[in-house]
Amino acid sequence: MPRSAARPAACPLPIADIRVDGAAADGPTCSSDDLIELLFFAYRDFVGDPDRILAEYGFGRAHHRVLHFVDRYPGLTIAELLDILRITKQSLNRVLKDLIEQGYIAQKTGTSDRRQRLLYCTQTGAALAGDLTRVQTRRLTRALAAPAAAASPENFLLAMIEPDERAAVSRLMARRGQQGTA
Amino acid sequence: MPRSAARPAACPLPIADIRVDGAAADGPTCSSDDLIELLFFAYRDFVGDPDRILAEYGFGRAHHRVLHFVDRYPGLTIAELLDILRITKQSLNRVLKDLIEQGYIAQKTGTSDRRQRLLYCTQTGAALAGDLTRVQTRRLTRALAAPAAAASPENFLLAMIEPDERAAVSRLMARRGQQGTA
DNA sequence: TGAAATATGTCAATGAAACTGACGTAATTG
DNA sequence: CAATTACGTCAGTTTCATTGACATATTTCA
Repeated sequence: MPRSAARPAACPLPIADIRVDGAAADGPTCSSDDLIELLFFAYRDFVGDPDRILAEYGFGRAHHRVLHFVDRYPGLTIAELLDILRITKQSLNRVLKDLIEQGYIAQKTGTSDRRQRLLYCTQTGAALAGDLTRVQTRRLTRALAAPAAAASPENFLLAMIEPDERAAVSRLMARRGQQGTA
Repeated sequence: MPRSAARPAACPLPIADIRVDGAAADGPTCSSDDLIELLFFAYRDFVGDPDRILAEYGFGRAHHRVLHFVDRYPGLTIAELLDILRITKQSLNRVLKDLIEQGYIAQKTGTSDRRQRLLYCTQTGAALAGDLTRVQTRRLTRALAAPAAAASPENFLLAMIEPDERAAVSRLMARRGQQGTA
């Protein structure tokens, strides 16, 4: 087994050669270098699902994030939202304005502090947020249902990747260290 | 215990009340709704580390992604890189040009197919890529070292969040469903 | 060999999503 | 009543992506 011999020695997790949903895990993929990439690929596909829905509404990821957190934490203030998203109020305002004008989010003046604008989803907004959560939940539950997903972070992240892409990702990652077998 | 009663019933993983590095896991946080947010926060902090370093060089995340994959898979072709990153060649070209002109990445004409440009990191490029990998690896190994991290995806993701922020995230997530306690 | 496909590069315009800096207004705090 | 806080907004800039069109070199295949 020449490839496993070429692997870096640092392997913090003693996991076995586990297959996820037909795609070979291809030996112990447990360096944190691997996790860096798996996180990239998993997140790429994770946000890809909602992106397709949002495009139909002329919205982007920025709208999604706002809608999600307002839906989940009704009564959120602007300041709290800014702290969560880590963007400037100018950036937030652009997308928030869209969502308010198009009837997905509503504002109420704060009761204890009338300077605050408490944010809530309208019915329409909650429905859209629900659709977006649904596709992400579907990917997550499918990933968690994979026999090995709970066993280790790497298997979980691998299971989060679009099934059709998993083989390509595994193939790529099997190439590390070798001189470019392009 | 009113809060746990307010939780959605779907809880695919039977995990216990586990504490990660001092931050309370605050009961079983195992709905996939929670995972959606944990993934957001974990990824936010995960890319935040390299961002600070990149800023010193006048580079952004796009540069990071290119540098990372070229460093890790020397001899990568343009087409392969495009497939990994899922961007257009025009987008890639902008950042790739920066990295080549400033001596972080070098091109070689392919040997078997002379149309291909095989990408390699220079010493400087590999050094920078190493610095960036280091900070991300540090976060990952620290997260994996947490006693509960391997036990479940949610604990792993929680452990990936900046320690100083974990309490705030837990506090926020404990608020779900309640009418805005802003 | 010669036409078609492939791999890459590039010009131009556009859009999305962030940024800085400055300023204004309303409400609360002390 | 002055200072602070919460929010909104105007103006300009940057990063990172897009689409569309076109050029060039190389390989493949009929």
